[in-house]
Amino acid sequence: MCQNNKCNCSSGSIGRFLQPCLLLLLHRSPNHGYGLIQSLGEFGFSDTNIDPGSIYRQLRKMEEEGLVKSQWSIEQNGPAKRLYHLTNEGEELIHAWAAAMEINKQRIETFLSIYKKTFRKE
Amino acid sequence: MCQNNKCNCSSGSIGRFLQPCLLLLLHRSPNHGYGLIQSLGEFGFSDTNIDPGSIYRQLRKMEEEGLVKSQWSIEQNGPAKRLYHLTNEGEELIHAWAAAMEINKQRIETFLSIYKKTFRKE
DNA sequence: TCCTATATATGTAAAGTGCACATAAGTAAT
DNA sequence: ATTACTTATGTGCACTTTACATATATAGGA
Repeated sequence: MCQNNKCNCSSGSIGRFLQPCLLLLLHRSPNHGYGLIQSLGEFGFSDTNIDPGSIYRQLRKMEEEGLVKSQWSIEQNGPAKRLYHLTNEGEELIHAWAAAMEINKQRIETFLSIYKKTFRKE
Repeated sequence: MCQNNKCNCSSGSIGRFLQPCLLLLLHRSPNHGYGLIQSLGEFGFSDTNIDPGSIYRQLRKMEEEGLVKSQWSIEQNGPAKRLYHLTNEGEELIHAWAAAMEINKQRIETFLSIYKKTFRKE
């Protein structure tokens, strides 16, 4: 959220970037929720703007949809981990996300272009 | 929505661009809902991906928040129009939105950079 | 024993989204 | 005049999203 309470620009939280980022991370290597939370730092998100509950729920939802599959891992130390890996369907969706990202990038650039034209101070 | 029913990338509808685009249009000149819908084409949105209900609701919500103010206009031909104009608070919010857009643009570029690194076919 | 880190998950209220539907006034043609 | 279209503004509703708090459990170190 912005400082301004009337702005729903959501520049703080990970929001809609969550699914595509998780898919991309899981394409690189299977991982579990807690590990993914830390890896999200690569995309510019700190653990302060990531709600663990959202990550675990998102992973479960993606499993329901057949984008990922999971299995319990009790091999290593610490509590049991639910290890996720990407399915073929999940990998295909990454490309759809990339295309959507390009479209959104273009829209943002259009907005910023009009904004700068409007408020430029020569 | 994507062709893919599992993708919530929302590259079709105007979604979160609605508020900032309306504010920017109203900064240029006072306008009413129906006129704003048509002007949104400037930002790359066609009337096919704009739900009129969402526009009118968004305008009312922004008025509640003090970002815009409205008055009925019965001067011209056709049905009465609710003419909106921007408040100072609304204008300030445009700048907050622009800043948020820059952040989101950066995030998209980060995602696309990692995506291309992952899937590059030399 | 108590605290911290690791790890996963649920509960819930509030807000947002998309789609369909309702209403109404003017305009233009038959 | 009545039919149909354009202009113009809204409501209803089911569904999803979001944020924030809370619950649970294992292991390691002080």
